[in-house]
Amino acid sequence: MASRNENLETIQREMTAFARRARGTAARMHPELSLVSFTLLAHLEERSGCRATDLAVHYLLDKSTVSRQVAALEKLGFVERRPDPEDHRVQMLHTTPRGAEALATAARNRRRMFDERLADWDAEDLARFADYLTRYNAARP
Amino acid sequence: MASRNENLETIQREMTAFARRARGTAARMHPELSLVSFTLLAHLEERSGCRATDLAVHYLLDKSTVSRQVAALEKLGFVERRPDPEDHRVQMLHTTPRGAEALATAARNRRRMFDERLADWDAEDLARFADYLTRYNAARP
DNA sequence: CGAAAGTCGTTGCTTTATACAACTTACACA
DNA sequence: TGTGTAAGTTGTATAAAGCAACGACTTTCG
Repeated sequence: MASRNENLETIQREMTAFARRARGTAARMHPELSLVSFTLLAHLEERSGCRATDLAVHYLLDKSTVSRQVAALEKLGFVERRPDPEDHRVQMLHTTPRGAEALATAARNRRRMFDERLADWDAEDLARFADYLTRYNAARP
Repeated sequence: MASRNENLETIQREMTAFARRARGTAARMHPELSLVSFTLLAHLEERSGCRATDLAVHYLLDKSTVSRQVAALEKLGFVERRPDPEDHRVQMLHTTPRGAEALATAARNRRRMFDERLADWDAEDLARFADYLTRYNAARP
């Protein structure tokens, strides 16, 4: 069995390799939605809409970045803006039916890729891997 | 215990979250070396030098991208080019002492971050996580 | 041998993602 | 009611990345 040191090295190396490939993988899975725009759109879907500022805070992005991403998603017809009657500075962002469809397609492709990649994993390994990843990400920033 | 489906969803979600944050994390750990330039420099160190084309093939990058990354690393004094006497089209790339030092510092910061983040993991969980990641990444493309 | 074809690396151009700063509009509170 | 804060947009800058075209060199084959 490998030493703690070796395991730490392995984890580091494999996480780095994964991170390096991630954007490319996303682009292959769903050329229409980058990793970030997929994430933002998915967030809107989950929350049934939210403000641009919320997206920026949640994903540690500058509000200008979000503004342009949202503008692009709107141009594609994937997002619509609804003025907030309470506060006229705010726009609630919502997925459109087309956006929801694009998101569903992307999620399907993503899911298929993960399914295939993990097809021969047994239930216990899968459960543990899921827990480890969650635990890893949940650690203080 | 979660269903296979739930575990697949979790893995997908957590991997995505990790990928999204990776570049930023790298930038915080070693502002001098991006995720990619760190990787390229580390590759040169491991292999005791190689050609630009090898880097491009190995990391699925365009040769122009590698060319510019290497130029930047050279400008920083982290890499040197040695003409190949066998083939005058080729330059063997090597880390310089300064490059090796910058790499060592970056690797130390990286390692410290992983150490801290995984400090309270016991040996068995660490070993399993390392295996799972390796297995995940090793899957066909 | 000598010409055609392939390889290595650079450079020009383009696209995309991102940040920071300045600005506009709107709100809030004291 | 005026000053300060919040939401979003836009201008500018930087960096990463790809594709295409090129120059220098090597290999292959007629």
